Amino acid sequence: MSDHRLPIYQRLHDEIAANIASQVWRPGQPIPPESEIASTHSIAIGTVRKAIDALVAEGLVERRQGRGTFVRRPRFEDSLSRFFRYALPDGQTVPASRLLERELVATAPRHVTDALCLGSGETAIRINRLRVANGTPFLREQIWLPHTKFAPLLTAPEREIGDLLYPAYERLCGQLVARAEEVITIGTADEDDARVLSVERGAAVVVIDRLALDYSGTPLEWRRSRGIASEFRYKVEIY
Amino acid sequence: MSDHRLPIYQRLHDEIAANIASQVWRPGQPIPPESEIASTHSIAIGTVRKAIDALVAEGLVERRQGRGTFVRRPRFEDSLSRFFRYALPDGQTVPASRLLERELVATAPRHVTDALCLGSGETAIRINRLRVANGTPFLREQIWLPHTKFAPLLTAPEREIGDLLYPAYERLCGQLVARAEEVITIGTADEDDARVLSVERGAAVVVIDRLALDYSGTPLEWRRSRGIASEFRYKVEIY
DNA sequence: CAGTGGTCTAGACCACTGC
DNA sequence: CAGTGGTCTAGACCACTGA
Repeated sequence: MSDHRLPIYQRLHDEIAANIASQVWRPGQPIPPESEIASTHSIAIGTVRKAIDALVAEGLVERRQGRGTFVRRPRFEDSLSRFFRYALPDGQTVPASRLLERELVATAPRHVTDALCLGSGETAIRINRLRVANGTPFLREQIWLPHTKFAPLLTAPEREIGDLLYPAYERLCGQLVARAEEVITIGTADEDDARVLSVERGAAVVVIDRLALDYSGTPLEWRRSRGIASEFRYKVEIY
Repeated sequence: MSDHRLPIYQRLHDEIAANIASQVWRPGQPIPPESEIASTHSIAIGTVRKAIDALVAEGLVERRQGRGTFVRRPRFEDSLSRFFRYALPDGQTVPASRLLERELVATAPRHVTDALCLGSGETAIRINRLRVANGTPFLREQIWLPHTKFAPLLTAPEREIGDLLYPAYERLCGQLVARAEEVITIGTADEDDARVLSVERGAAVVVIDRLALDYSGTPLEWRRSRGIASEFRYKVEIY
């Protein structure tokens, strides 16, 4: 397992992280108390705290004084729409989603199979989806999933999926998205963009490519979102 | 000073941060050893370490085993051009800068005086600047500074300023940029953009508004940068 | 070599939560 | 009330750095 030339707190950190990654300890549930971990591992409680400190900093667990330490439930479904002004008026308007298409695809495009590490011949699910705020579509999403892990999503009735996909992944397929990488670029509207988003053909659109991964770093989902550039707004803090 | 209902490590953290903010301890210099801080404050070394741990996490100081703990020199001058593909070909090409204009302005626009917290009647320096990579201009920058703090920048010969502004701020004006906030939006090229950046009028441009602050949170610089949208590329990690 | 930060221990007491 | 995490102590020994 973990190289035992590493410090104790590192090894403990990795051990706990592995338990979360493998869903032995599930989101929302408490991990064992610090005192218990210390005694079962025969280490000092200060060492346990250092391991947990790191997990807190990484956002894997959450401390609640007097109650315990709990596995965190990742909550970043709206990180995409957070880029857009539409979604932000005090967060009051919850952006809705409209599923347009769900298809089984025998041979996904090269960039998708690469991103998802699909073997040749492995089938994929493609979902086309529209994000809507205040009745106005502002984001087109194309989502690719490995069929093997997400088969239930093809057949589930639309209302069981709901507005947010990641909770649906967990509920219907047992797949947990832990983190994601996004690349933002700017392109121009094609015919479909123009029609669906109500902009002129050739107008600027923001293109956001996202790769979502589970706790162990295995890619779960690749999606490309296209949104109205004039509504795009992103804030960064630099240190 | 610091509320003494706060934990000791918090108060110590604030005290050290204040020493850095006021430049009592300057970038690149070591802070006192942990053992010394512990004895002069009559607290345990573990408590000192906890305070310093937080400062490390915030990026204010840097530990070097066997040597000491040092005030960090902020290094994010190139965070802007990092958004653009031009600047990235293996980081080999150092993007150059060309100063176009330096002017004293009696009444800066409202959004500038607001951002920089300038009193009415306070003068400001406006700098127009061009970022160039491989001989091609890719970013127009307009920079606003409070005259009181940055007067030397108006008269300094251009070669003393160099390609990077923040080191020049420190060298010539004693002002240290500690962090910045940026808002990225997308607009269209006006006549000047079109001419200088060699794009069509009306083409998409990325607009990056940045407010740079010193350690104590006082605004030092406001700048608006306009770049070619098709060259824009930004990567985010979400947890 | 002396001096620094890095790891670890084995306690203590406090503050908070839920029963 | 018992049980949890939060703060703090006073040591120990190790690993690394530079003179």
